[in-house]
Amino acid sequence: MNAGLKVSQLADKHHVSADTIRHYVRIGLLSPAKNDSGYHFFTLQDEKVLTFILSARDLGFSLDDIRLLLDDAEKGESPCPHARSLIEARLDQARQQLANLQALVQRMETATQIWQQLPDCEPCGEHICHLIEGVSHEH
Amino acid sequence: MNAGLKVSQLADKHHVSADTIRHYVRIGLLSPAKNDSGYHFFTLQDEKVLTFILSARDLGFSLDDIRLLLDDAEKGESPCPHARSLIEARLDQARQQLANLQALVQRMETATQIWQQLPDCEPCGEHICHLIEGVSHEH
DNA sequence: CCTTGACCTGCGAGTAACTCATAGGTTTAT
DNA sequence: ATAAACCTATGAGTTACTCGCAGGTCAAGG
Repeated sequence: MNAGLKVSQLADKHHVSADTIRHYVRIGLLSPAKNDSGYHFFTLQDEKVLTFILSARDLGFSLDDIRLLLDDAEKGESPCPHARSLIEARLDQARQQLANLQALVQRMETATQIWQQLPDCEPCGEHICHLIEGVSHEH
Repeated sequence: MNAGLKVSQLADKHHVSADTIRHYVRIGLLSPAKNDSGYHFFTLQDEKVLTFILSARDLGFSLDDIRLLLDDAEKGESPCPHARSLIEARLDQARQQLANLQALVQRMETATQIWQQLPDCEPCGEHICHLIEGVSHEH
């Protein structure tokens, strides 16, 4: 009753681009069968895998992480231990990125505020852009 | 009195890697002269450019942004107008990334909390990893 | 004088997760 | 029959480096 979805149908259904689906096929995260004319068709099982991929992606796992988890499951092992350790590492990483990004936004906001009081500079030998060099925290 | 620094000397002085310096040379942000045997030497002017690059990088400008600003300055135009408009776009971008990242960290923290109460799953046909699918906000 | 080690050069390729473009085959509607 | 709208595989571009390579240079020690 369900011969499977084509790429665009699957993509639409899961709110991702067809290119994203093709990317997952290309790197082997999805391995749909093909019909006689070479078109992929995605079964319910393929769809479950895709749902898993998207869920994991939403939790910050990389595609390589996801591949590892899928390999576990395919070998009949529980992916949970890997999932637990991987998310810990990814969370640390994300927190670090977050701190960096917060600091960056802070620097940018401070700079734009200060720049409102400053005129444009004309080029001289002293500096390239006094706005930028002026707020620098380099040392 | 100052014939110029070599790559590693410049790199050390500015706390970046020699590869970073070489990268900037390769893409044309820095254009140091060379001595007879083909070694680069970086003048005070080159160092000013590097300082500018690093300051701008610290404010979230991309290397392409920086190239644009340097081109302005080289043409004798003030880079300030571009700097002002570019930082606005980059700030918007950074704020968006920040919001995304905050949401991600939130999802990850929630997931790890919930996972503490959950046992590892054994593989079955139903799901690939109930930990991951279980906390999914997909729909 | 020669060698060893520490530098330097340019270049190609790898990173993450797509995205876009290409060339060509298929299907569907007119 | 043909044109629009899909599909295929593949290569390349994105960012800012980082690493590895093959080969040239230079200062110090034996």
